[in-house]
Amino acid sequence: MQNEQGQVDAGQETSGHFGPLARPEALTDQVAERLRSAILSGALAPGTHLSVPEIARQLGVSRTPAREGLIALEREGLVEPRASTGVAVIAGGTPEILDLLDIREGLEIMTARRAAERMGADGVARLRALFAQHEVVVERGDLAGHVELDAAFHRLIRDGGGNARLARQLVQIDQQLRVLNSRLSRAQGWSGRAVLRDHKAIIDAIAASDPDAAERHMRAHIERTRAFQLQSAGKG
Amino acid sequence: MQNEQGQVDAGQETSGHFGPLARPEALTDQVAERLRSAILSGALAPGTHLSVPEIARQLGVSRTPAREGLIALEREGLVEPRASTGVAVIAGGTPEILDLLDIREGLEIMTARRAAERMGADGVARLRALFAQHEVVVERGDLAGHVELDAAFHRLIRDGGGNARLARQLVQIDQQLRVLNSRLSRAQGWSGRAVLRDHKAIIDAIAASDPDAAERHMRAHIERTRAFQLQSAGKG
DNA sequence: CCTGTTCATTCTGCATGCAACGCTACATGC
DNA sequence: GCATGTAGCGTTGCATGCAGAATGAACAGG
Repeated sequence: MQNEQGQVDAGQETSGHFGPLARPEALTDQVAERLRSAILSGALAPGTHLSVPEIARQLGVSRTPAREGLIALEREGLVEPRASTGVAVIAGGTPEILDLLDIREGLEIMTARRAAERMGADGVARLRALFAQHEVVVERGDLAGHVELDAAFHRLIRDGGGNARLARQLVQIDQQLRVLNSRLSRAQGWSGRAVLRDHKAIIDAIAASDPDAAERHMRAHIERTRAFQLQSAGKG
Repeated sequence: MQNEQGQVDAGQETSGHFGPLARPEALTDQVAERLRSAILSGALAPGTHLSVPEIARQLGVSRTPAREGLIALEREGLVEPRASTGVAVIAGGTPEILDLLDIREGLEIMTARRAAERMGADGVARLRALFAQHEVVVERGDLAGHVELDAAFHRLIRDGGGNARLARQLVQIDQQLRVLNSRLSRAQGWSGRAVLRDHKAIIDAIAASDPDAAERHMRAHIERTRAFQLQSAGKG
């Protein structure tokens, strides 16, 4: 007996054990996934210090998977080493966010190009369906729904570009942005309509198989995010 | 007496003064660095299978740092998990290379933009000095020197953009490309002059603080790389 | 001769022991 | 009162033991 108590599923995991058939999925990955969720949901605020033994205790695993889970998150950029000891959830201000937005801009522009070149009629149809939903949500003033559908939009484009590596990198950057932006998420003065206009232009460019236009509109879309960020920082 | 033989410090160990800041450098990092060098130098060819115990034996460390070193390289994209067991040095053909070139294009375009916006006169001077050297080397037909100076050129631009994160991502992508392209490195039909023309245009755009032009020329430069790749693949 | 089974080797992943180090708090000396 | 020493706790990083799984080879049966 190596594991006294299966406390790993102490949280929302409704199944008492891992499925009998399903691969138990490496503990390291479970730990990483747990922490990732906690960080992205805000349960672990930016700057929170994380220690290996502590995580091991709380999740009921030994220190090895706890340690390696943290290493994984560090490679993903969600935690960063802290001076002299341990790691902490990434924290940063406008400069860090702007750096990340640069990366996002470069990558997302490429996904838009490739999507315009490679996405078929079915992909465009999915985009339009999503857009229709999105319009309704924005009209309702539903901020949470808006954020979710916005993410879904970008995901469709990422996947439509057919470059899995690129998509993965972009996901990582987006996650980091979400963490650093957590305070901003209650976005004052958000304009869902402006976002919708951008999305519409991007969809049309993709439908027309026009990579240059897709890139142009995607860039404008992200620049608007940047401007919003700068403006919010200036106010705060 | 945990480590019988310190075979790992066959390199240069600054074992004299590991003060409060200079750690003796973790074994995990040493392992990762060793393997990284071996992969980039071609000593470990693409597709080579790597097992944790084997690496531990060869480097004279225990399995833990060997394992974690491999995990680090996996996160860097230099090795990839192999079906059912272990990891292997990344290997791939034209599709994988094109995917990476997409990422590189997106990122490098942003570095060119930012360099054009932020690089000072001294930075431009360094670029021009490097360019002069590069011209000589190309004139001599020195392929190795050309490759090195080409890398140096892109590095200057990366660093001139002032976005460390972006630079780091780009380095990773470049490393992966170098590995996958290793066969191609004896580039038949390489045209150093075409590269120089591109570089010159990029430098001029940066000197003129013209981000759009810098981006345009950088993109053209990378597209040429892509075309070269496709052509080589077509021939092989 | 080919196919299917079993066994041995080797691997991965997790748990755990251990030494060295940093930080904190408290006690001691000037 | 202030600086210095020091003991304790928590932490990191490495080594190592062990169980389960996968691979490959020897071998029996059709």
